Amino acid sequence: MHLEPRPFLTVDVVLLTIVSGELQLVLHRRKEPPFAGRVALIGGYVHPQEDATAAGAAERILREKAGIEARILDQLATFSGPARDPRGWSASIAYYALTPEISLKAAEAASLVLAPLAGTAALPFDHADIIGAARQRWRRRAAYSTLPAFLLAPQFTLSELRKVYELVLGRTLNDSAFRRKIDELRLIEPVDGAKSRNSDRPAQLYRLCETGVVEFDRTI
Amino acid sequence: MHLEPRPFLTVDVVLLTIVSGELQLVLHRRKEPPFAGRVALIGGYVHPQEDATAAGAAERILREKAGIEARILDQLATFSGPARDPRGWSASIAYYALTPEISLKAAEAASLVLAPLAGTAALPFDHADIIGAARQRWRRRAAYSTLPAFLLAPQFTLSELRKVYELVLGRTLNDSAFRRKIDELRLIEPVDGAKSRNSDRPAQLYRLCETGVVEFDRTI
DNA sequence: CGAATAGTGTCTGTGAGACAGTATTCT
DNA sequence: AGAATACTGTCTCACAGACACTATTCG
Repeated sequence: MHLEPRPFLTVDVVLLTIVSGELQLVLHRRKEPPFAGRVALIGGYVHPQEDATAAGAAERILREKAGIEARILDQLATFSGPARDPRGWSASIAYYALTPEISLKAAEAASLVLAPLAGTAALPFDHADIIGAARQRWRRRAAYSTLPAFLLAPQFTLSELRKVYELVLGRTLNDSAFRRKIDELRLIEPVDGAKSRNSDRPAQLYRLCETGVVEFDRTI
Repeated sequence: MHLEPRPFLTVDVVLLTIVSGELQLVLHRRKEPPFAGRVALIGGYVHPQEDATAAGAAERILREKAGIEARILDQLATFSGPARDPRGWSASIAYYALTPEISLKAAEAASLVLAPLAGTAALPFDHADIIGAARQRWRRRAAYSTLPAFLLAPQFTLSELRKVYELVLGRTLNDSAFRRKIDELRLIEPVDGAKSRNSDRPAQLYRLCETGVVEFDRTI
C-alpha cells in the first residue's frame, strides 16, 4: 500500500517585524536550489531525527537561518500539492512569527531581506499564497487579541501600543476609546516608576500581564 | 541530506453533525492496525498520486470511509511528532467538516459511531487533542460567521437557526435580538411561499445568501 | 379554548466614537 | 512662549438584552 513515494514535509515561517514605523516581512535569500539566489520565506525541511514537532523545526530553522528567537510562533495552515515545489508532492506547514524591531546590519549579515507586508513581490513556491493567508489571519486575530503587542519591546507606552494596533488594523483608533478599552480589559499593567522619554513628554511604561497571547471577546 | 526517513502524512477529519438536537461527532471503527477495532477520527494517508491537495485527500477519505460529502471542509491545524502514531514520525493535517443530520442506519452500515462533542472518550493517537482544538476553533468562529447554518438543511426557519447557534455557543440567545442581527447582516433571504410545518405554527423558511461561509465583524 | 411557537415593538443600559480641554515637557 | 504629546472628562449615538405584546396554528 505504501509503494507511492511519501510527500516531503517542510515548514515556512512568515516572520513579521516593525522597521521605522512600517510592518515588514523578513525574507531571506536562498542559498540552495530550487530557486537558489531568489528571495523567499524562511523555511526548510522537517528533520524527524532532530525535531520533536513541526513547531520545533520552525524554531530551529528560524535560529539557523535568521538567528532569531521569535516572541510568537503560531501555526497558520498547511499548504500542499504536487505543483507548489518543483521537487515533487510536498506539504509545508506554515507559521507566523513576530519579533520586535531587529537591527538592519544584523539582518544583512544573515542574508535577510525586508519587504513591506502590503507589497506583492514575485516569490517562488506558493509563498505569495502563504503570505496572503498570514495577512488575513493576522489582521483578524489582531483585532481581538494582544498579538500586536509582541511587535513591541516588553515595555511600551500606550501610544506605542495604539500605533502598532493602528498599523496592523490599517486604520486609526480613537485615543481615548483605546485607553478606556485597554484599561477595562486589564491586559497590561504599569511598570512602577518607569517612564519613556522618547517623545515630547515622558509617558508611563506598561507591560503585558500575561506572557502569551490573550484573546478577548470585544474588538479593540 | 535526505537520508533520514521522511515523516508520513495523513489527514484526520473532525466531522460534526446534529442528531436529535445534540452536537455529535462522527467517528468510525478502525478496520486496520494500528488500533484496529478502536473508535477514532475518520482519517487516512494522503496519496500523492491520487490527491491534488490534502483537502482533496480529506474529501476522498470522507467519501470512502463514511460515504459523506460534507457541506463544509476547512483546515484546522497540523499535528506532528514522533509519538502521536506508533508507526513513527508523522504529521496529520486535521480538518473539520460539517454535515446536516445523517440517518442513523446509514451511519451504522458504514461502521460510523456517534459521540457527543462534549464527551471525552478515550481515543487513540492524539485524536483527543485534535478534537479539543476543533471545539475551540469551532466555537470562536461560530460566533461571527454563518458556519453553524451548515449543520442545517439548505432551508431552515429562524428558530432552527437560532437553536443551532445556541447549541454551538453553549448559551441561549435572545430571540428578538437574534432576528434583528440576522436581518441587519443580510445573511439569509426568505424562500418565497415556503413554510415549515414542523412546529405548532408554520414558519417562514430561509436560505443562506452565499453558498460558502460568511464571516462578519459583530458577534451573533 | 389553551398551549405553543412565530414574530414585532419598545425601553434601557452599555460600549465606543468624537471631541474638547488640561497637563507636562521639549525646543 | 509655543509646539507636541500625554492624559482625562463628557456628550451622544448605536447596538444588544430584556420583555411585553400580538398573531397564528395545533390539539
